Amino acid sequence: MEDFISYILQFGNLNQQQIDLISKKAILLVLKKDDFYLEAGQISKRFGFVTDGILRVSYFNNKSEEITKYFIDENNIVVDLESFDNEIPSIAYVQAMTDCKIIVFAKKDWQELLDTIISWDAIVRKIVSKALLQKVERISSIVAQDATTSYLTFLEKFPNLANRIPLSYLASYLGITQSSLSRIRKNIK
Amino acid sequence: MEDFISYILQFGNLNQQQIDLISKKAILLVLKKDDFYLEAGQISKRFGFVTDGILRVSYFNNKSEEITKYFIDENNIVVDLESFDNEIPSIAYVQAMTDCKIIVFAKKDWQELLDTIISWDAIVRKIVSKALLQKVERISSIVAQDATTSYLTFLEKFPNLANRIPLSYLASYLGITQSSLSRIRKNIK
DNA sequence: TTCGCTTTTTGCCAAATGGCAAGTGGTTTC
DNA sequence: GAAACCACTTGCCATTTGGCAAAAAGCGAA
Repeated sequence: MEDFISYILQFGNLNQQQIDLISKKAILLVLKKDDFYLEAGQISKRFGFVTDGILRVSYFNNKSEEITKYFIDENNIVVDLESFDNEIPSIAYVQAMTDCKIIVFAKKDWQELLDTIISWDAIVRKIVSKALLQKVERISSIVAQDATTSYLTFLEKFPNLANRIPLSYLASYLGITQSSLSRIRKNIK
Repeated sequence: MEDFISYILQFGNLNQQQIDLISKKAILLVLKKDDFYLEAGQISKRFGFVTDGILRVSYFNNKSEEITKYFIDENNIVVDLESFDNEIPSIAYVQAMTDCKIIVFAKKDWQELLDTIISWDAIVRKIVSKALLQKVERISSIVAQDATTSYLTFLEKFPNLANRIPLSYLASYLGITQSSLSRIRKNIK
């Protein structure tokens, strides 16, 4: 929880009373590896902040192939904003790749924070835009680089993860097939 | 300007006085095809909203190749948030692909709107997250699809643009070489 | 340990893409 | 109009990736 508070204080000032209110609304959610945080069809009703672990966001394309859209790591938010803001069903699955600890706020509590804490909107705006900018950067770099380089970049960002998750998750994230990724791995060794 | 006002009213309510203030701060910027809205090294000091035209965001990678990161079309924001928020030099170039009309707010005016209009933070948060989510979606689909499909998708989103901009801009956006894109074009005919 | 299941690797070949350079076509400039 | 320039296309060939299926490896249950 301290990590979370110090994280948000980077984006704006809060007095102790406000921090207490935030802490009071925060719920610690523990997920085990492979648990789902959100499934397609559900409405994303929680705003989450990952303090430990890595999650994966995926969807099924029109060929019924599962595509990994991105990974979410520590000190990042986990929420389907489209679903959360507009209260429409999510298209995405969000699944824990490792055991995770997530600080979550129920939507009504989140709304209360927005209504009560004058600077909360500004803080959230910065947190959200930082998180989304990071996603744009990471996905853009996959488009711009060859698959081998993207794989190496992934290894840097998520050391130890590559060998603990199904190859297919990673391959679709990189935009290649599982067998191609297997060959890339072989060539790197 | 009416387009811009009705756009922002989708994201929150504003009274007439607030709308007048926003209108007063707004400046209409006209760019000709190929003009730069922002160049690398500059600090992004304006928050822009495209009412007409299409722009392109690019950067140079470590091989000094120019990479098109994404295109910005009408009813979307144009601002390097990283640079604007943190007042650091931008890495990106933003260039008009067609003649453009952009409603811009100087940073100090923008800050005044944030300080004066209570709901402005919330509105901006929604506009920004919508814009960034769209970028994530578009770039993700390039990773997930083959180049031909991505090119066809681009043609749908930006009809008439593909033949009016240098092929190299589009090729790097799609993550392929110029000659590959040329061949893809040939095969489609 | 063995069986059964899942995941990963590999072989084979086809298709897509890259790298390079030459050719083509159009436009500008003088 | 000729020359120079620029963007795009094409040819040639190497490399990468895909599609498919079989083999190998990993793993848990009995």
